[in-house]
Amino acid sequence: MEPSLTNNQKIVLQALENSEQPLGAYSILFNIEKKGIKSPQQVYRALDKLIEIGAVHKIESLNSYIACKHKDCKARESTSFLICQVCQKVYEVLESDLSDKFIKLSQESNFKYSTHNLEIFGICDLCN
Amino acid sequence: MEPSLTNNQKIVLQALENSEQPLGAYSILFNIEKKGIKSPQQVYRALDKLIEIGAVHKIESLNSYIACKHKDCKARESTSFLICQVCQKVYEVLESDLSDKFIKLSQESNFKYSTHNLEIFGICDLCN
DNA sequence: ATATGTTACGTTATAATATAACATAACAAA
DNA sequence: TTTGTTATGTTATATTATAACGTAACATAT
Repeated sequence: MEPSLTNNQKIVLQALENSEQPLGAYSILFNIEKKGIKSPQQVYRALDKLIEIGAVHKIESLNSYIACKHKDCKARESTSFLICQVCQKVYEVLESDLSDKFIKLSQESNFKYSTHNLEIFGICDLCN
Repeated sequence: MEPSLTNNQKIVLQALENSEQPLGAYSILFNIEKKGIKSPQQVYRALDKLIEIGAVHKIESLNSYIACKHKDCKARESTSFLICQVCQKVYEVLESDLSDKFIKLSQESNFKYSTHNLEIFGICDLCN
């Protein structure tokens, strides 16, 4: 069943959904101060939960966060993104054979694959 | 020709080379204070340069840094790692066909590939 | 209904990571 | 020997993230 979000979690999620670009935690905070969110903790706690349920992903190389556009996202742990260096938009890639590829790649080093994070940088369709 | 390193750069690089695990910038600083390095700036500046020439890579999801073991590393920009969740060691993957794979993957979204960062988490041979 | 456990919340403080800004030094090339 | 470039040292500050504490809300089991 669907996990029901708390008020703070909804507010943080909406802030991310309304943004074209990934947002940093403090940028989120600034956006939602008018809604009564006053401290980084509240944002980070909401983010933690949202990430846990797959509703939000973190872009590690940007220290920022995006709302996941996929209903019931599988990517709780493994994530793959295309990041446009012009407009900063992030597109999530859902390719099941990517994990397969990485599992094989790992095996070649006798490494037991668990999860991955892939960030591809370049120029998106719209900016090209 | 080989880029000759400055004293500070050598000190920072050695600290990373002497470590089995990736080190954060402040951890590096702590390690080399006895050698006269006194401020984060000095560490970050050295890191910037070392990364630029490919002698050091940043592990984004750990906010930390490793010395590259490959002579004249091609991975100035694109990097791929296996990160052991048990011993924290990082193994760099050099698979030329990875970039090809990512280029193709990008093309499917009309995205023009430029660089990538891949971080695979799991358990390494030694810890398995 | 009430005790108990769990999860969320609010708040203050602080840790950890990274950069800005400014003055100076070292050094190569014109 | 001036000029440009790169590196340095230093102080201050920005940015990102967590610790720690007390309280509130709420479910559920007695």
